[in-house]
Amino acid sequence: MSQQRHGSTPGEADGVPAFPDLPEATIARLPEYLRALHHLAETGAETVSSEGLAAAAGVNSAKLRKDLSHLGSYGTRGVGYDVALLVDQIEYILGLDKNRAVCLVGVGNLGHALAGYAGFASRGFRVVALFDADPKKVGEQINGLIVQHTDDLERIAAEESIAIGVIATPPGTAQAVADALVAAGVTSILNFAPGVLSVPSNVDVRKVDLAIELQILSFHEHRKASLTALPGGRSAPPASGDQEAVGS
Amino acid sequence: MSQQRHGSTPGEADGVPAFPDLPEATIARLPEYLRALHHLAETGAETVSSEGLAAAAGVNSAKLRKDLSHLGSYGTRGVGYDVALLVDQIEYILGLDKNRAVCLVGVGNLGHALAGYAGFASRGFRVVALFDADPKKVGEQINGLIVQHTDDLERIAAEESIAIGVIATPPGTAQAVADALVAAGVTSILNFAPGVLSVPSNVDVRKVDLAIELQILSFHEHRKASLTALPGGRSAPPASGDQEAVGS
DNA sequence: CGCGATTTGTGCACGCCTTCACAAGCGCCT
DNA sequence: AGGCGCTTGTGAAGGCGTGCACAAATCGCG
Repeated sequence: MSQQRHGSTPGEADGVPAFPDLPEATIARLPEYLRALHHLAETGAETVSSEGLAAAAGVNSAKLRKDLSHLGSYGTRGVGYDVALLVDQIEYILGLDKNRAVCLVGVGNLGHALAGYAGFASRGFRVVALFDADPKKVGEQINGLIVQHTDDLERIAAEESIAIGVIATPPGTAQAVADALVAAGVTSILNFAPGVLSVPSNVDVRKVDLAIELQILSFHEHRKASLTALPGGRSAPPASGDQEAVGS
Repeated sequence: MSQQRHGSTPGEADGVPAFPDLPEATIARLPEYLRALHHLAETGAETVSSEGLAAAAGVNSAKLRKDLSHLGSYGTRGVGYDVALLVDQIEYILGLDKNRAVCLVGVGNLGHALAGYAGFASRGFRVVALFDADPKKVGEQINGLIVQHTDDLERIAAEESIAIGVIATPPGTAQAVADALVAAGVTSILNFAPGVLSVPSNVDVRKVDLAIELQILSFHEHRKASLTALPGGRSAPPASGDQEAVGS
């Protein structure tokens, strides 16, 4: 089926973008739907039912339908959702059609890995600049990019109109880096350094702390151990295996 | 409420651990509180007010008080919380006093970084085994550990009584690794591979997808760009069409 | 010893999110 | 052409989390 001009979104040619007001919880799940859809598209599927897509994305089908309903009616009753159309739709909503430029600050262990992470390039992001404060690392070439000194961060990030910055520095320097990013016009920051960043209210910050994730798992380990040791604790495994994901 | 034994803490020798039933949202914040408390302890503070700790952890003070109230009354009205006591308390709840053993599967770019991540060791976790399916990587030494083949994962993980496994493999092999981990008795998995893992219901899975975080930020970028272009938008000079010319 | 300043712990209301259940719509088959 | 089965989209209900506002409790000081 060739794509028909179904509604009026990605093109934004009708003058009014009418950007939908999506719940945060929905936004956080859209990327997962998108990944599942790409996978389905590779297998040749043209349409998916909410049940099928929900299973592929690890969520409840009702939740998925409600999420998708927030972006408009892009499904066909009795049939399901057009995979290609939905991919376009979600990519447009997420702004992934812009192939956004990202810069990465801190080329240590983690930063090095992030610079080479294939998942970025394949999902709509281009890492266009690397920075580090260590003179020994400046000049090093990683994945085709040359590491530059953080002193030049503000100038270069502004020149390249970078909107998203990734911080992978030690905790001590994270705030200074964030300040420089903000000064350069960056309005979204992904922070891997432990600690709280203080930024203007128009800047979005998302934090990923690897140790925190482990600590949450540790809690559940502790809880499980306590329950099995307790008399009244439910220790018997329930019926059958179902994904047990803990919300982020 | 009527809980007033301040002295008895982690030891809990009176037979009934009485594991509190904490809300998930609270659990997810405890590690952040813990980090802030450690930082405060280093500066020599003996007590903290809920206001102070909340600021250090980046949350609302009322939320912090409610969170802490779930673990019991460990504050003193008019004074604040005893830093050392609270640290012990949270570490006990999170099960960090056990110094848990963790194994890491997949020593690619990201896995390499995780193996050397200092934040793990410093926060109650020991990486005790590394695995990879690539024969060229087996035998390599990273951070004092020798990479072993994933064929031996199940045996070794069971021998070492590993309870937490970290998956940093390509998406295609993640499910197989998860199955092996589960077979070895692992009951908590931290998954960095994109995709949904299917595991028994007694196994906890937490997922970290770096690209998803970027996509969420991308959405907010898209939204901000749309708002500035709209009539009701905020004060922003850039009126160029669809490209991002962010000028601050 | 009493009083005021300070800070915790919590009852309550509100809003968001999830889940259920079902009507509406669509395509296919007879 | 009509009916039947399937799937979406959504109204409503319930649960969870957040934040306010205040009573209870503790300390220090006159």
